[in-house]
Amino acid sequence: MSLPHAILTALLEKPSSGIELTRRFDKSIGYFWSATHQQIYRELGKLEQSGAIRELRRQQPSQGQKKEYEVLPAGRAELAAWVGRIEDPKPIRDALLLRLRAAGVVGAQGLDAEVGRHLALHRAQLAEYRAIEAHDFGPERASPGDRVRHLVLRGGIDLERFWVGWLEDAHRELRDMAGETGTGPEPTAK
Amino acid sequence: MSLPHAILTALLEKPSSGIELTRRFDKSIGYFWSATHQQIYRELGKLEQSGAIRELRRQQPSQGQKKEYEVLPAGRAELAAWVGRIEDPKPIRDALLLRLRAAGVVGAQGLDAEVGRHLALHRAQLAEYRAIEAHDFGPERASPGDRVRHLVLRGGIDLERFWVGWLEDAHRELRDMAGETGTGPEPTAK
DNA sequence: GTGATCATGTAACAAGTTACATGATTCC
DNA sequence: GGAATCATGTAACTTGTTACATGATCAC
Repeated sequence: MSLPHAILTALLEKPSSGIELTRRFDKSIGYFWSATHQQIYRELGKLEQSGAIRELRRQQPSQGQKKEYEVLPAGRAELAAWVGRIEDPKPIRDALLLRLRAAGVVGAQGLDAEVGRHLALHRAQLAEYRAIEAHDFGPERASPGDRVRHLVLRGGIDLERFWVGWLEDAHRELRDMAGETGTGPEPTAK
Repeated sequence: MSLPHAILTALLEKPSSGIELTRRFDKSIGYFWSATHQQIYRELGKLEQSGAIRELRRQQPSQGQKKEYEVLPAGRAELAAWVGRIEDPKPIRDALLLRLRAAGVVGAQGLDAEVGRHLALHRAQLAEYRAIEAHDFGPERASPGDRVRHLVLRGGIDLERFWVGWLEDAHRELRDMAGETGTGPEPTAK
């Protein structure tokens, strides 16, 4: 139940068309909630039908076939209610941790390369976040909205720092093991 | 495409029935890949049909209606191939970070309580992981399999440490802001 | 023997993914 | 005016969730 709220947030920040939302979901909002354009169009339809958003008529009507949407009071109210709603954290679902666990049973063949690849990706993401931080947030006392936005960004940064740290550890360990014992499976008990 | 591999891993660690797998997915494997019993039964059916697992006939046939499964060579081969497969990390999808971002637009009413609640849950999870670590892993030189299992656990620990740290930060910041300026929405630009 | 629970399963739905279709506009 | 692309959308499928159904076994 988070996609509609992600869209409402994005539309409150700036009224947009489906394609513009899609682009913004490739960065910014999408750092924490990704979505494809098909999901977005489907959800825009539902939100419009439920009265949370409406199509915005622009000044120049010759603007191609773009349909811009804006949030209605009902949509804003729903979003505000959702912010404080009691909702348990979803259990983690991470395929790489799972793959490592599988490696403990069937051997780590090929995993160190994958771990290295993921490490590079997370390092790049971390660098991107840090660049945004340096650009958008200074040391001065900021408005509440800015402080919240900075807090969200720090969440992203710390999460990537976790990944980079752990993946470095994993990479080292896997290389060690490959050197010592080969990457074959554990001797089975039976 | 991870659930079947999670099940294969669990079955290699120990042949089990559907209900036993379900229980193990509430801890252990489930720390990184959760699943309900309906998903598990559905997937067991598919895996059996594709020849990756088969029903295991037990010694005492009077064991109620439990059906235990074991992994066949094809299943083990598929799992080993998956471990080293190239597969990009899924973009993060976290509702709490998203809610905080929404709070930057419509106000943080009620969010500090939610953040406090999540903080407690993550602290509990961290404590649970640490207890497992203290119980299962000593300082001595371990077998490759144990080292991999410890690495996975450290991943879980570090991830929870990230959450606890960031949530403490967020909780402090939200309390500050509530004291200073109220929790209402940002003054809108328009 | 009956009520609780255990174990397996079905059905219906919601959310997310992948592939493709269609009309409009822009570039040359 | 034909090709490239932009923007919206459909269709089919997979994965995950919620609610319920069924038979077996256990406790008393």
